[in-house]
Amino acid sequence: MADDTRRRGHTAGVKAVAAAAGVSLGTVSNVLNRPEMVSPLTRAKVEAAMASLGFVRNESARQLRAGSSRILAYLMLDAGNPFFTDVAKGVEEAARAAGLSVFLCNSNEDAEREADYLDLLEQQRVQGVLITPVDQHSSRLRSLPARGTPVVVVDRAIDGGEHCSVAVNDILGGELAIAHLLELGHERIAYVGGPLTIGQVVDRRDGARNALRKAGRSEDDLIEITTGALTVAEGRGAGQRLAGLPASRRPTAAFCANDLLALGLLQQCVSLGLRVPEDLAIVGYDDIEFAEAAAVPLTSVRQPRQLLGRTAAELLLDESSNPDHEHQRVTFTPELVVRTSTRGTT
Amino acid sequence: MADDTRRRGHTAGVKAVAAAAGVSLGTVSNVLNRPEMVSPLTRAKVEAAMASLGFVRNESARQLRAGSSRILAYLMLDAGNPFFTDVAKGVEEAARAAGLSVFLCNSNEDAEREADYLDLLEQQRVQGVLITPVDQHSSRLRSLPARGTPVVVVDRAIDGGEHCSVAVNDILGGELAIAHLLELGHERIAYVGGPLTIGQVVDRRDGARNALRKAGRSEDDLIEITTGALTVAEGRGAGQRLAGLPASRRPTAAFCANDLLALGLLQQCVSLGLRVPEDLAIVGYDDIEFAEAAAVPLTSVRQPRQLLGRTAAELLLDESSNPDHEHQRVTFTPELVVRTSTRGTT
DNA sequence: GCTCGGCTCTGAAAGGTTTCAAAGTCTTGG
DNA sequence: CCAAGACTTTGAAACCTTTCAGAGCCGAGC
Repeated sequence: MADDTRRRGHTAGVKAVAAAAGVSLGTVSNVLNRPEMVSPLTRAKVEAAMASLGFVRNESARQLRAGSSRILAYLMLDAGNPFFTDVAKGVEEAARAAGLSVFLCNSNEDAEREADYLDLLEQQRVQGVLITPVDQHSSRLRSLPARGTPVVVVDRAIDGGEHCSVAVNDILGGELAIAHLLELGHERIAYVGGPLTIGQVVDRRDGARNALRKAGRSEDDLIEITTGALTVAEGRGAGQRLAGLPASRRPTAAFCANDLLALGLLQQCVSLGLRVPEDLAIVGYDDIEFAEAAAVPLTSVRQPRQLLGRTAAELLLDESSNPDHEHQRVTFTPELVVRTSTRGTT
Repeated sequence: MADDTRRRGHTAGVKAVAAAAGVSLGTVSNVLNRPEMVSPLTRAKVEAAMASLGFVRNESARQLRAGSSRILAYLMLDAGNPFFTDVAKGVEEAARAAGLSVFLCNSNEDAEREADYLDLLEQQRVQGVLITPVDQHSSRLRSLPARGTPVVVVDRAIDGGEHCSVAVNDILGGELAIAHLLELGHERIAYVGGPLTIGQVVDRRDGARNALRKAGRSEDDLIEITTGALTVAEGRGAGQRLAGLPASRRPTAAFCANDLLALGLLQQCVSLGLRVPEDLAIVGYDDIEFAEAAAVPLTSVRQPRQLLGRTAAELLLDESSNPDHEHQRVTFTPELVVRTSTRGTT
């Protein structure tokens, strides 16, 4: 009995609606896609039929025939990192303004998952893909655009690819952070970040090295603590390692590749009895909302998060609508926000 | 010239692959879907043709014909809230184990966006929808399952619907929080949360009232501060309001509907010179990772986040694969985690 | 040598929508 | 009263894949 009601496929299609409304298939389709060219009376009849049959357009069929998707995807590096959800907000804002919807995917810093999602999205024939890549050398970053799925790389500048990118100058960001620490008189400075497959981690480190060099010091002076991911948990682990060092060899300042690491580091250090910033000054990166609310408000390098997302989405939209679109590389400038974790309360 | 290369639609289809490999359409399809029933030699030929033509399966066509989607969606209340991204991780874990992919959508506490996404997902004919609803009375929560798209409600228990739900006992959670504050001797207690359209906000408040009643007090003693959303920014706003009150009328404790509010409240109060917990004790809800790392480590009501997501996904999978699936209402129990924001450092 | 089974492969049909050229209807002006 | 033109509506073809009944082929058993 109700067995039939519960199963899929019993949903009415365009054909059933046409029959119920006493019009042809084409007319129903017109009501759906070009309502202005259907007489008000007919339209009302069709709409009534749709409502009473509970018609739901089959998007697969629409897309197959029409050849275009109304969806855009953002493949995030880490959905648990507020930085990326803020970027996603910017993406969504721009997409909505253009009448598109956004699907979010989370690679979770796993290259295999990233590859799986890229394949899936290409098969889905989405309008375009925004991505903050784990693996910026993935062949898919070239093959998707080559086959017709526009790709925009977010928060990363990748040269030569068949795509636009929107980034913040991470090298400069690293320089700002270290310059600030040097100015405060720190001698032994650590860089906490990893894995090195992630572009941001490398660029920020290189920026840090630059700053040391510019200050007349060897870039090898940077004490590198490599983590397995950019998470709070890994930050705690790094804290454990740092706090375990004898005070004479322990760095007096740490620059973290992102705020999650910094927050974890901070938390662990405090709970192990180190004072921040007296025993250890900490600089984070991203300036997420929680950085300011931390146990010791965190000095951090701020990036224009929503703007990043919005700009990326706009480039993507241009690429898929503008026939003579040119690939661009937009770069924003980061800004150092100084708080207690380096400056102290003075 | 290259104009042709850049446009969509030039991707090779099953037909082209069949021609290139010198086999029929059916065989190519078999290689794709039942490789074991194709001879190794033929399979190799077909795979070579696919690789050289850069064949990408058209998922719309597949889905249209096969009638099934390999995708499952989680429509989140707020992607910027780490609580929900943790739930999403649980969802993804379970989905991946079953060979499905997850698309994340963010309603951002906006009922209209929620409705739009539900329509979109239904049109996409996804395998099923997991949702933490803004509007738990949305007609779509009934119509989707009625038409064949399974729905599971996450972090909310909704009665009588045509769907499963997985929730944490929010009433109990509210009771735990207030009982704790009463035990510490607080008299004037505020509840910070809103809007009241969100189920969790109401349940947690009702739990708070229960606790007051059980302690022999009037439930009207609860000072309600209604916010427009469950965000850090709104929490700051609430802090502003609270701190503005004369000390004699100001509550001595605040229970917030979630940790974001609590963190915002905490941050604002501290920066306005109130001491936590001496002047104002604060209890949050969710126990997100940042609660522990806050300026004053936050007492909070912990929920089993990943488990929630995993269980929800499993129920959904059961619903779409098991013919005699029964709708269930799973409820987990929350747990109070006491930290400095109420207990002090003693 | 013939039949039977098992293994591969084939090709037409189907799935729900959009498109588009053509047909139909109505109004207006001569 | 007719022709032209504007506005609506029609229905077959196309989109790309999967499915499935059946054809072809080969070796085994009698």
